[in-house]
Amino acid sequence: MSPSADESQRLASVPDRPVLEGLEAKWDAAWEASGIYRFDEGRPRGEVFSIDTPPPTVSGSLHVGHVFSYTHTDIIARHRRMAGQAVFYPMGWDDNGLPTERRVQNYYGVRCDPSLPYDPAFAPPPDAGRPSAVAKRRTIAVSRPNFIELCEELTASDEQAFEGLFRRIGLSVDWTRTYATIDAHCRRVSQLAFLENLERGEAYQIEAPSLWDVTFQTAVAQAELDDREVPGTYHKLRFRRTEGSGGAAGATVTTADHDNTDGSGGAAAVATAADRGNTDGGSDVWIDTTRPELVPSCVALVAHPDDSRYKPLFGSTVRTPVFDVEVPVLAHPLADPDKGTGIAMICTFGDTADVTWWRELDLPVRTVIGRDGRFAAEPPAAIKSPTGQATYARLAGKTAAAARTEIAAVFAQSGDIDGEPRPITHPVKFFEKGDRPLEIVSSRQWYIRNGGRDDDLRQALIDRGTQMNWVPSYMRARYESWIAGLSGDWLISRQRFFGVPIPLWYRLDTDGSPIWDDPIRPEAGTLPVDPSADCPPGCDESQRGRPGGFVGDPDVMDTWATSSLTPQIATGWRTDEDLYASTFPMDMRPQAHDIIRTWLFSTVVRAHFDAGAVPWHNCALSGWILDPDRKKMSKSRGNVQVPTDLLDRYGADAVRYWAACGRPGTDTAFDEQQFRIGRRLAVKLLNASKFVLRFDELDDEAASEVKRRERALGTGLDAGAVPAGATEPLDRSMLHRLAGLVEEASRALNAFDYARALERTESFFWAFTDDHIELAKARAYGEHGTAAAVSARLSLRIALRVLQQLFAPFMPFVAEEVWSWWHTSSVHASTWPESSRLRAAAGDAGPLPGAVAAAVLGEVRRAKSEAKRPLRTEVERATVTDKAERIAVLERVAADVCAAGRITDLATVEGDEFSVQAQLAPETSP
RNA sequence: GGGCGCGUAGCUCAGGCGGUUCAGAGCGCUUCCCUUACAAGGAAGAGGCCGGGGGUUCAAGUCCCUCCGCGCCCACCA
Repeated sequence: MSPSADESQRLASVPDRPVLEGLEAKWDAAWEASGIYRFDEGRPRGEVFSIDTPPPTVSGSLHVGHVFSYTHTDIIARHRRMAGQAVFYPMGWDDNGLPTERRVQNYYGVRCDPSLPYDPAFAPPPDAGRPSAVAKRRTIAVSRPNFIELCEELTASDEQAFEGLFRRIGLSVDWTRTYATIDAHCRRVSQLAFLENLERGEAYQIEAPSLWDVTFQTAVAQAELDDREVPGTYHKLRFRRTEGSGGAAGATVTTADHDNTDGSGGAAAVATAADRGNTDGGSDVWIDTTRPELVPSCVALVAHPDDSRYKPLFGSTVRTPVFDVEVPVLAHPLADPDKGTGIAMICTFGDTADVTWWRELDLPVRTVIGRDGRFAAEPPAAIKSPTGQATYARLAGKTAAAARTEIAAVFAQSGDIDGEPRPITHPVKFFEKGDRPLEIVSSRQWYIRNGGRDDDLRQALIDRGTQMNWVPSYMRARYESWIAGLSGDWLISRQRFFGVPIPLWYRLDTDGSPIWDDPIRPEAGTLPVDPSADCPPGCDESQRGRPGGFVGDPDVMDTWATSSLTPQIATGWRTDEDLYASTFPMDMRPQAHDIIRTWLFSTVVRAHFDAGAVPWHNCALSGWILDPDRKKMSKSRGNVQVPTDLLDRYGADAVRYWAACGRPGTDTAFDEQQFRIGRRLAVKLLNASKFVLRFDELDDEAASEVKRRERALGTGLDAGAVPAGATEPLDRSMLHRLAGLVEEASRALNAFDYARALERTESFFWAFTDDHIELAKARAYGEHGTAAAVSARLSLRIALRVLQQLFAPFMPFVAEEVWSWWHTSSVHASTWPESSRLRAAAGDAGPLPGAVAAAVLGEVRRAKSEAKRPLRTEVERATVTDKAERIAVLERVAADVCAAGRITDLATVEGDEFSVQAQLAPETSP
């Protein structure tokens, strides 16, 4: 505890007026210089605590939500470090993918045109970064390599700013260990993991209908879907029954491009009695649809197998309105009798239900909407009638929305629509980053298996969830419900530019068509590769795109396909086996609860495949920041708080305090009042520390005795030595309660409940300053003799030391500052306090002496307060009534109570009800 | 439609396994005080049928059921 004589030369003296200003820069620099947050690679796995830090998306700026959740992780990291573990705490930047592309497009006013050649002389436009100027001119088309250069340039400067902010809030990250999801290391890990998935059959490509964003013109994954309630319109459309069809059981269904009969069709009963209402006297079938423009892609109608209204029609055919295509009426349990008219048209493809029906009923494809979201120029081959073809021509080239308006008019004119379209509100699938509804188009894509099509794998992944500790525990339900609802494998290929390329090439046949089934893989050791620029083994650039040559896979992987590997990326998987062995599976994954279905789940999938293990033992979910109106704070809402502004006004420790008050997993309202409270706490720690440590400077017998004892103690808190110093009941009682605090705070932190640890520490601290210090103050000044003063000062110093340590994970700057006044090494490298030593120091003292003394002092203060007299008012006589046991205790701390309360004469009376009668000294006229 | 979470002082929230820190904290509000660490402080005070209703128990914010309100997750949404 006490420095040796020569060390004391270097100790900062206790300032007369300590302030918080300047502490952040001072200590950030000191920590950087000393490298105290560097990971100690030599430590065995059991002594390591490794953290899978979330790489923030580098697409703009950090907001208070980041400060909030990253602080939570840092608190845990700092506690583990003090508890003796080697903390592995890297930082990553998620800079690949669509968010960066969008930011680059807007920032520079450019768009990527992959057909352009690289322009080595290209310079960013001069108006870059000025949105108003950029918006006024046309976007500049740039080549893919130039575009990627712009992405790299912008993310590099963003990342610097991010690191600056994270340092400012005191994250004890090992800044020598950073990665960016687009850097060579991440691309290599990402491609290698993909190739290993491919090798083991966990990755595959297939041509299939998939969710497609028409704005960004890329496939998207189920995990990136948002349901949004949007207005729509029900159109009730007429499908005419085919003559001679369905009138007899077992009618054969034939269409031009479809030769399957569905399983239930043959069982269709005679369609007469039952087909009332909706089938309009046996000749028409009416369906409700919100997407009438998809009628040209209609391939069937479908109703529930048990629906008596439509049973007679199963196996028959109907003709689509205007387009006049014959389609079968089929049965499928997915059809809901209560929706619309109870019978639906199946289009290729209007929604995911269409895909299910299409697949399970083995229906043909009649595509109308292309990758650009517009109707294709040519109608499906099934549309043969001149009217149908002419009508389609009116839709060609239109967006879905425009085509809908157009076709509604056509149906109205032809009399195939019943009544007015009825407006409804219904949920529609959107890409979470998009603002136009998703379409479903068929395309060739890469997938990684995730249990969506495999019940054994699904169960295995759910089981992985039970092998991890969830904080808070109920969050696991979200993980499980997500997996249970998976409807397909994980689509990882994206038709975008700034991402990790799919590391494959395809041979071209003699016609120049790719041979998809047998991709060419890169040689080990050449990763990362860019198939659009690099050549496959044994080939040269002249063969690219030529018949008999090769072509590179044009796609990149989705950003989650790389960020699902953050544990592997950070821990040296396949690159540093020693590091990997000492840090993987990791100990902790902190993250927000809204990305359980994406980041958390996909990480579990990858670790399950490449390690056969969970990626980490603990997942700590943090909540969101809500604005005062309880809305989620997000950039799109325009209600974000800029962290630098808050840091300027309140300081990092105060901001961290606010963050630490948010319970794990709980959304927290942004409350500026909390920053003030945090700041006040930090100031109080400065002042209390100053008060306690200043006794050291007194030139009296007690001071030298305290010094002598501490020198003898060495590290300061050895059991057996301290009790000899802390002799007074009040002091020992305080140490007793302090021991309880240490136990509680340690327990809470070990369970990731930083908020409880802080609350208890803070609560103890205020009681310590309000009551204990006040009670012990006079004695500490030596008013009751040297021995009593030594006890007071020594126990104050013991408590202060522990409190500074308990606060260190939460308020690292002010804790380091006050620690530095009497230590030469960092509080963050000190050893987390142990309650056993404090208990030994407390001896047989229980909580009672402190509690009784504080209760009496409180009553005396109240008497003065109610009499509207200053607290320094003398009490001529105080009479305390209390139970015998407490009276006995009070008598042992009477001197302290009298001094703190300025009580001249303290009398005691035994009684059941606690009360204090205080007779104040008469007011003296000024 | 299924699931999860939450409803405790005006506000923001604590209240691990039911019983003397269970009715709490901070803010806000009221009053007082420049007290030898702290006036960008400090001391004290008022304020709540712990969402409603049942039940289990000697005893229920604390367990069970139910209802009401709010939030979130999931869902094939014609």
